[in-house]
Amino acid sequence: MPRLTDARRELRRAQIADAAVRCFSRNGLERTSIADISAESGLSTGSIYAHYRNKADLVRGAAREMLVRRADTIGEYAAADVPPDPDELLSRLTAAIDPVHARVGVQTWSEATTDPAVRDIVTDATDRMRAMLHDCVTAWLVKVEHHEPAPARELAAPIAHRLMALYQAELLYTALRTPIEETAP
Amino acid sequence: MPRLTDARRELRRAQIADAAVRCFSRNGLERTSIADISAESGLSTGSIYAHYRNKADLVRGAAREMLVRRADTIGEYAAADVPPDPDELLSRLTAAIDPVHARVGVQTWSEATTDPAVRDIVTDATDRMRAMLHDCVTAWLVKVEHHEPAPARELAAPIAHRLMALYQAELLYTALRTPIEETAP
DNA sequence: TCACAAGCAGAACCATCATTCTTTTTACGG
DNA sequence: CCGTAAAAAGAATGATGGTTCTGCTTGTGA
Repeated sequence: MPRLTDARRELRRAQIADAAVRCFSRNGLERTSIADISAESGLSTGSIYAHYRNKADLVRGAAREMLVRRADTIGEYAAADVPPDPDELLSRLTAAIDPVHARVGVQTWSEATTDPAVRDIVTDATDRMRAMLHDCVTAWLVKVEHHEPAPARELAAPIAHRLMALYQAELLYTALRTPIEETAP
Repeated sequence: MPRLTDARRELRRAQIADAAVRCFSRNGLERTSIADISAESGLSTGSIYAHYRNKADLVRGAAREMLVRRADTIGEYAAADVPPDPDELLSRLTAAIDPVHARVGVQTWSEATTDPAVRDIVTDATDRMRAMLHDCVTAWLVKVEHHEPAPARELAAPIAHRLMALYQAELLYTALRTPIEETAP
């Protein structure tokens, strides 16, 4: 039964999702049509439906893809050999913010206020990221500040919470203050 | 030239904007039709266009209205007789967050990533609010902590910045974690 | 109280998509 | 290499929803 190999299929999905993110960043979730995404991705409208059930599904897919990628970037910066102190950690995180992703990230928050599926994706990603920060801060407290592991975890929780909040605010700042880059016509 | 007196006219605009905010909170900016707003406000679609040029204009109006109201609430809580310390200030601000406004607020951020007019409304409101926090923290430093006014303002700036960030994150948290209230059918 | 321009209601219009259908092309397993 | 079934293209469809138009109604200033 000849169909696309799994790897190729996943590649196509990513190709579509990436194009979608670029379009979203430019025009917002609801103002980009399937036709826009098809043009940006170089595929036809019909074939998009071979990879995503419908537009809502595509939005969810793009959101998930973007959040996973962001988590990866953060993982790299956060899990350095020597755990950075919270201020340093935050500035690394903010330095890694990509304006395109910031804009779509904020749009995703908005979508999450009404679409339960997107809300779950966003809250899951947020919780996971906060957990990563928690680990990172705990490691810093233990290895650099020489706390005992058990109380360190307790101490780290509110710090991680605050880091997350400041990161989100920075994301918003970038989304609102960065000019939208044009695409070649 | 008989037309509505200014006060009455302003009342109608507010009536429409309020209905719009309720609809937005339930279904999002783009998924509420003019028909929805007309039903919620008790007016007809036609008469909405007598008060707002088009939907984008209505969205801007609703956003502005909401932000002004939020600023007023914050003003009340923030400008107490005895300036509260930053922690206390933050917890008063978060206590004053209304879930409906939180959701529409986040939706407005999203719209701001795409619509320059909304972006200006949002950034202006944000800057104004940050300035209020700055004043409040400065007053606390001077009156309670007995700093000199000049260095106090300097010291207050980053604190106000952080308060603003934490407040925005709390708004997001409320928008995502609060269940959407139904309306009677 | 009156006259009339504005407000208002609701139907009608029309453009814009999401989605589906049909046909052609392509990639995979044998 | 080949046959086949999936994938891709692009036109067709249908619904949705913003905006406008046409009369009726109402509030306002004289």
